[in-house]
Amino acid sequence: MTVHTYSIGDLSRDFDVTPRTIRFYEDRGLLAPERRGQNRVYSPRDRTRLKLILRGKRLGFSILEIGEILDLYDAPDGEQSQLEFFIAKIRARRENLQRQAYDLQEVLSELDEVERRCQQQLSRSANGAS
Amino acid sequence: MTVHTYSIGDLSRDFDVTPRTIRFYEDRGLLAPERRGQNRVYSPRDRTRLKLILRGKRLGFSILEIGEILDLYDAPDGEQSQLEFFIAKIRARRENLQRQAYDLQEVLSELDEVERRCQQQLSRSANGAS
DNA sequence: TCGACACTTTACGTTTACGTAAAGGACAGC
DNA sequence: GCTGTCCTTTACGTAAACGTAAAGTGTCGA
Repeated sequence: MTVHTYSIGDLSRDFDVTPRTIRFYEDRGLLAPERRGQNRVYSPRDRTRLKLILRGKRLGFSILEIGEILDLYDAPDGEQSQLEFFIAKIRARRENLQRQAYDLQEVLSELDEVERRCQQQLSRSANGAS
Repeated sequence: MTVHTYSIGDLSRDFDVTPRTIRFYEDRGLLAPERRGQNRVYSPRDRTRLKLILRGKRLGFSILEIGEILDLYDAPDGEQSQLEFFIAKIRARRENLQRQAYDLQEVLSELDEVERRCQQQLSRSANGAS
């Protein structure tokens, strides 16, 4: 029952990033694969974390921010005060994301309108042109 | 009927960025204010462009990409082929943004779940603790 | 045993997006 | 006339996120 593991090359291919990038994330504390000899061995959990990291990147977060978000996924079994602080952090992050979602919808609808204007101009020139 | 204008300091305060940042955007061709003497004078349109630039930044786009997006807003009165190319660019950009919106919802719902787990743990410790 | 290939570390290089310091012009109030 | 505030340009500095080159280890197949 060998649990599924991945080499750095596997993940590199799977997610279309360079090994250098993956090692860089490790250097920044976002990943901590085991070692077999001197080679890195990635677990399914490591793989998931990498997926989350890349998602964070697509959303425009810095490595530091992504680290904070990843910390949010590992809910602590801690004390009450710690939990409350943790929840506050989640809420702050959510407000952040919701503003981003709002910005996104703005841009999307504005692009819609621009495209509509282009389409109109196209159909006008298709009709009225010589 | 002096149309509303703004100094670099005005915009700096309004949007909470440094004058240096605003000049940098100009250097990259994203803004082109007029000059009164050697001082920059920003029109309402310039102000709007700056707002769009900062929105693009919040969405994680690079200055170059933001420039492309801004170009999209100024629909050309051009030829048919140019218009079609333009529409294709808009669509590509929209696909990009839609993936980003999807990523965002993923993260948001996952954060929801993490918070729910925290809340449960809080209420358990509030009831069952000594 | 010899490539070939995947992996490793170390370390300097690069691009982006500004920060920051230096040095100065223009005007307002005291 | 001096101080202060706001603006200007030029130019070097910097943090983030890797790229890339150098030099070496480990293992597999022919």
